[in-house]
Amino acid sequence: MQPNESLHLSVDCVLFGYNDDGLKVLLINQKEDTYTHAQGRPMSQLPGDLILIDEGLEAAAERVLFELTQVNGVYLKQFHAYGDPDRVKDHKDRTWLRSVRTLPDQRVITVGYFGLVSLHDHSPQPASFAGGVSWVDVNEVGPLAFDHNSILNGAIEALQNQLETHHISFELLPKKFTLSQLQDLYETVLDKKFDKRNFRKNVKKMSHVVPLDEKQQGVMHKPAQLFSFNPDQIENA
Amino acid sequence: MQPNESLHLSVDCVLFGYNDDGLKVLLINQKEDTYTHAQGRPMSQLPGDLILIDEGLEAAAERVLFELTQVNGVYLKQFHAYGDPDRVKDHKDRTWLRSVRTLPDQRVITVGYFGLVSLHDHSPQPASFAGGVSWVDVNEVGPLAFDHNSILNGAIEALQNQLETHHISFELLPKKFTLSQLQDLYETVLDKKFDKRNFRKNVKKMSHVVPLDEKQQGVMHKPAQLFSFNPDQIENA
DNA sequence: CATACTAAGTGTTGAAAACACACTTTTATT
DNA sequence: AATAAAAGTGTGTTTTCAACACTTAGTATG
Repeated sequence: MQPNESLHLSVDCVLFGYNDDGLKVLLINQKEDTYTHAQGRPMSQLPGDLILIDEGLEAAAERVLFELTQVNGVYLKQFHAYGDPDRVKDHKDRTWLRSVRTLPDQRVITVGYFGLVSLHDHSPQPASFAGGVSWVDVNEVGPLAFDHNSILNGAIEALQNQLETHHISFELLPKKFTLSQLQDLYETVLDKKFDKRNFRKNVKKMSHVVPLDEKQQGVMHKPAQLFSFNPDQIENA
Repeated sequence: MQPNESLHLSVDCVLFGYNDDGLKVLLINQKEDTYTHAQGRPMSQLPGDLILIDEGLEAAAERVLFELTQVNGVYLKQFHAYGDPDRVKDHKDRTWLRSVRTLPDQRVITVGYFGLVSLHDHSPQPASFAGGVSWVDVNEVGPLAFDHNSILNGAIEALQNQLETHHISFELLPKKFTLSQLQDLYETVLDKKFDKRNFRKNVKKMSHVVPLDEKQQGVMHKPAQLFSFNPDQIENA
C-alpha cells in the first residue's frame, strides 16, 4: 500500500437561493460539446474546485462562490466530507474530467459546504453569473455529475436540521419580510405545513424577529406588517 | 498559486468508551523521549493516520481503530473535517511530526470520526492495547497535540446531538443493562440531571428498549430489572 | 362610490407532554 | 432482626401543542 501523496482535495458548494417561488440550488451546466449526459442532455454539477495549497477549507468554499457569483459574505457551513475512492471514477464523468483536469485519474476527496442567499432584493440573479450557471428548483434537479446528487441530499438534510436550531432563516429572506414569507420559507424547506396562528404565536416568542413601523405596499390585499431580524438578539441555544 | 498536489489527508478518531465510572476517550501518549509537552509532561493525541491511496474514509477510520484496539465493528460516524492550513504547523508539534513522517512539513487535512464502545463486558481494556494508549475521562483531558482539543470538542458535541436522535446509547452499554445505567449514561453524556420517574416514563415509550426476564445479581440492594435493546424496533424518526 | 377580491391578522379550547415531588420495596450484609 | 442501598412506583400542576373560522385593510373594478 502506498501513502496518500497524490490525493486531491476539493470543496463542493451547495448554494441555496430562496425567493417567493421556491428553494433553488445553483448548478453549473457542463458544456454540451465536451460532455453530454447519457440521454443526450448536458449534465450539471455543483460548483466546486480543488483547494489551493495554502487555502483553508472555508476560504476555498468562499473563493469558489465568489468566482461564480461575485458575491461575498454568504452564510457558509461545512456539512460532510465525501471520500469514496471511486467517486470520480464513474464512466459518465471521465470525459468531462479529462477536459478540465491535468490529472483526471487522481482520486479526489471533497468537503461539502452549503451556502444561503436570498434571491429577493438585489441579490445575485442568474443573469449576473457566468454563463452556464443556473438556479434550479430543488425538487426538479435531475441526475448530476459524480456523487453530486448525494452531496445535494446531504446539504438539504443539513439545512433542514439547522433551520430550526441555528436561526439561519434570515439568510434566505429579504431584509424586510412578512410573517407569511417566513412561514412559506419554513414550509418549503421542511416540506410540511404549519398552522398560521400557531406559527405566528411561536414567532412572537423569538426575540430576534422584530416588527418594523412599516407595511407592505402595492399589494392587492390587506398589506402585511414588515419584520426584520435583529442579529444581536439571537440567543445561543 | 499552486494546485494542491501535495496535500495529505488523514482521519482522526475520537473513540468514546463508557462504563459505570464515566465517559472516556482513547488517547495515545507520544513517547516522552522524542516529544514532550511544554510543562515537561508527555503530550497526548487522538488516534489518527494518513489514509491509504485507495481507502475510503470510513474504512480508514476502521483500520486506525483496528490497529490500535483489535476491535472491529464499532459504531463510527463522521462529524467534521478540519483543514486549517496551519493545523500541523504549531511549534509544539514539529518535533513529533519529524520523528514519524517522511514529509513533516506537508499540510494535512483531517476528517474526524467518533466511535463508541462499551467498556462493560469483554470490551477492549486499555491493557489489550498497544502500550502508550489509555482511556482518559473526557473531563480530565489536558492539552493535546495539533488541534485535537477542538476535534475532541467537535466529537462531544456530535455525540450529544446524536444521542437523543439516533438511538445510539446501546453502543455504550452492556448488552443487558438497568434503567439506572441508561439514565446515568444520558446524564453523563448530556451533562445534566434527569428525574428518575420521568425518565422511566419516557423509556417505556421507546419500543426498542425491552425488559428481560432477568434481574441484576450480587448487588447489596434491591436488584434491578435488566433490559436490552432490540435493534429491529428502532424506528427511524 | 359601492362592491368584490385577496391575503392579513387575530383567540379559545381541549389534549398531550413536561415537570415537580416522596415514600415503599427488595435484596445482601451484619 | 436490624440496617444499608438502590430500585421502583403515581399524582397533581404547568406548559406546550394542535385544531379550528371569522373579521379587517387595502386594491381593483364597474
